[in-house]
Amino acid sequence: MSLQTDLHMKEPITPLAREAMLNIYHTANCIKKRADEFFRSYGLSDVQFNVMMLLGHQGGAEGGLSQAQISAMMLVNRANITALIDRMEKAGLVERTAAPTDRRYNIVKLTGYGRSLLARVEPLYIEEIKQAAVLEPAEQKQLIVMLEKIRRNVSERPLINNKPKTEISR
Amino acid sequence: MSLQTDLHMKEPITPLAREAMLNIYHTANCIKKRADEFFRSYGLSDVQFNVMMLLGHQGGAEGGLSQAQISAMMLVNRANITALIDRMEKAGLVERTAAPTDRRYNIVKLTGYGRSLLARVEPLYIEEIKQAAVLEPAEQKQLIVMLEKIRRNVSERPLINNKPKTEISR
DNA sequence: GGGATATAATTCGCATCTTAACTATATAGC
DNA sequence: GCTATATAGTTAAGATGCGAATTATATCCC
Repeated sequence: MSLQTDLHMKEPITPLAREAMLNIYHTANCIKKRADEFFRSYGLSDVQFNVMMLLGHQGGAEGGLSQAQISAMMLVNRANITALIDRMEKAGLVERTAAPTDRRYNIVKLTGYGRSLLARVEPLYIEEIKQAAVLEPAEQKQLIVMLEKIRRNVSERPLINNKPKTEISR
Repeated sequence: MSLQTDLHMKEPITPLAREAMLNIYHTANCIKKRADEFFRSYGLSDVQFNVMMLLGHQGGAEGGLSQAQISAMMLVNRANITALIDRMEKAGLVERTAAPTDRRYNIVKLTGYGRSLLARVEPLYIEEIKQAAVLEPAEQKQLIVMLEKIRRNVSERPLINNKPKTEISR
């Protein structure tokens, strides 16, 4: 389902449940667009900035993470990390170095430029997030609980009637 | 901001607010992946299916909509609609026909195949949505209210300190 | 030691999104 | 009628997402 999908259907398929689900998409999309706009003004993308925060805050003693670690921590497919780090390397934000012990790994580190840009942008981003928090703490807790409930259900329940074997012939 | 972003940061930047925001992304992403998996088993994408539902349910008397109408109703950029309808046309789901009155328009309609596939998949999708609704109706209402509150705030508040003019030099 | 297995990264093909520029067509106002 | 403006659709360039296949490297187990 798209993040921005049939919000204007005249005949909602199910009344409230569907509205709640679509609201999640719509809200996530609004927040995403907002963040895009923010980071874009610094020549970054949201994903790039999040990689930089990862590297900046928990890049280990030497400040580096493997692509697999980045992939796992950001829940982004490995295949995407390759191109993402390519672009960030080209932009001078990070650099790949060879791992000493295991030649399968790349160690990705922030460059000096990446570090200074992070130091400049992160406080503003934190301020953004703070101002975006319109909900009371109690509401926030409630929201988190509800979303986790939804997520657990979505993850654990098997797909219904999922038998693509017999396709409709054209 | 990615839908699947730094959920595992060891040092959350702001405690609860940030967690709530990230939860929205994460949940939306889970739901999206789930829907992707569902539609994929029928050779469709989520967006394609939503176009089919649009055309099937409110394609007007003759069952057709212009690309601009589809774009507006699905909140999808016009530029994306072109390629989307291209792919759906190639897959035999829809067809473009010329509008009689205004030669700028295409009228997009479901093909017979598209209509039959919709008739088959939609009930299963509705069942999916129903089962996905783990929240009580009262909770759903609450959730909707909170999400709308967040969305309004995100949309209306100006970006802070957004002055990209003076870039950090490398 | 050597073969089977697992992991890290890359590559490929494809879908989707954005913005911006472009073409063709309508329409409104002088 | 003619020019300015608006609208519909297309195209292009770039970022991101996915799954699947490939390559290089480690590791495990016999």
